[in-house]
Amino acid sequence: MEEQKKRILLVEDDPNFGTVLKDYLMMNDYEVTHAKNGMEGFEKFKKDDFDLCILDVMMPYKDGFTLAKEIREKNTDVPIIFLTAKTMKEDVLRGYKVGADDYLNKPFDSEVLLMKIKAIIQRKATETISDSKQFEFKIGGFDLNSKLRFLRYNDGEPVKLSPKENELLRLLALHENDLMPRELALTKIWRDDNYFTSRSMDVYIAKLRKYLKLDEKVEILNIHGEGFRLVINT
Amino acid sequence: MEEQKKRILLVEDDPNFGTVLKDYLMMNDYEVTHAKNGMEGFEKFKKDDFDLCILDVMMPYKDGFTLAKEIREKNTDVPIIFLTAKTMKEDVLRGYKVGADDYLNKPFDSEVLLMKIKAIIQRKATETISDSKQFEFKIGGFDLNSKLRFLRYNDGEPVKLSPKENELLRLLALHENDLMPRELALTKIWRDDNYFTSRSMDVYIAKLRKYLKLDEKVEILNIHGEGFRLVINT
DNA sequence: CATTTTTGTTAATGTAAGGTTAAAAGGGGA
DNA sequence: TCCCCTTTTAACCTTACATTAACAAAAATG
Repeated sequence: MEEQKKRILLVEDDPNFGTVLKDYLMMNDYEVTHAKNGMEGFEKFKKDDFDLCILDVMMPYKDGFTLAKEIREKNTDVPIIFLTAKTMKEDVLRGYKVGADDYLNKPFDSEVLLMKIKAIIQRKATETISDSKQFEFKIGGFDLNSKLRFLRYNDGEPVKLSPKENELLRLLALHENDLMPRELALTKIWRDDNYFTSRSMDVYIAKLRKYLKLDEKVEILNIHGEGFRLVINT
Repeated sequence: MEEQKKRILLVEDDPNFGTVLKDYLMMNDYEVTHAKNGMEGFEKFKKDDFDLCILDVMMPYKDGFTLAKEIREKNTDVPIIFLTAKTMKEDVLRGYKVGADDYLNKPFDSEVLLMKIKAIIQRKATETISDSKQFEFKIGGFDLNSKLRFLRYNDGEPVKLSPKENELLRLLALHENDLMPRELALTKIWRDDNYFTSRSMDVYIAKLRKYLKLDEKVEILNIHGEGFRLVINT
């Protein structure tokens, strides 16, 4: 079988540098889509599936961080590398907050970039074993459609879920009957782990429990200090 | 419950810098073991479990890369961050070859280091989900699920265990019918060995005995001055 | 056999985590 | 701008846990 080439979205406004980098990556067996600004980058991102995004920070119209935030709203998993001319610490920190996987200061060594790309893509590959495009779940008498964000009980009227409700219930469902660590939800959904995000999560657990009350076989148990467990009693 | 602090192995030969860095990390709620050279670093690594290793590259006797290689032989998973004074690309590449998760050029910004540490440890946390099976024990008529922290007798209602109860029973089960030394439990679970932790452990032994009373074939015996023994009578 | 050390057990205390509801704060359209 | 939906923050209460104290019993010591 032919190995599927990894796809990279490169968003870089400098046409010279962008083209050179694109060619270099293509020479190294990546499939590269080059967008010239943040707007275009987001359009292309929506249209396609990418294995990695490389974003320039300094761009007209829409900077790399803003773009990254939009991308994150669509996709919580795709790895992001920032290219930044500044060495400014604020930038680096801001990048990590948005969920960056790495950053590189321009000018950088292209071999180092390759190495990072390889490392990051490989990492994602090992992480993403089973959570492939799973958006529909059966939870006791409920149907959760995680793509359309609704929850239905016994073919009744679907209830609309907010993004956070949806993500949280989906994570719980992915670990049905098993531990869903607090930390996992906080890093995957809230992208931060502190007192307040933690409390926020508890609020959402309460909301979910309210929805799930319709089926007394379904419950969310707490494992003190560890996380939650979505159990379906038979 | 006290949140389990993440443990960092810091190997850095410069005593000043090393001490400062150690203190800084400890101020940020990490438990830090500081080794002054590669040899010592490896010894300490073998003795304990760490969530992250921070290795200086330039060290006498044994440089960071060599140490990393040895560490990798023992443990393929633990994240490694290199500290390097050189900006040399060769070093960076070599680091990645050994399986580094990141590298930092000295001098570096401490906040950036913190951020990286956080990101890397969290990443590992999400990866490590499904290594089950080593968490389930059969103890006479009981089933202990050490991951979900419950104990069930003959398919009855599961009893929830507290973290310490759970850990202690698990250690006893690992040594079933054999001596489980006091000291082992104290260092592994309480991470400290003094009069009070010792008494605390006795309290937990009493709690476990109460749970295990349901099956009179199962008992926890004391071996005076030595430790305890979980026996299953046939 | 008296005394010290170790262990058994129960109860009290203090702290941290979680449950829940409501109010405040954001944030994107109309 | 205002409104609506979502999310966060705050507040208050309950439960879960670990530690410590206190006293009894058992085992070792000499």
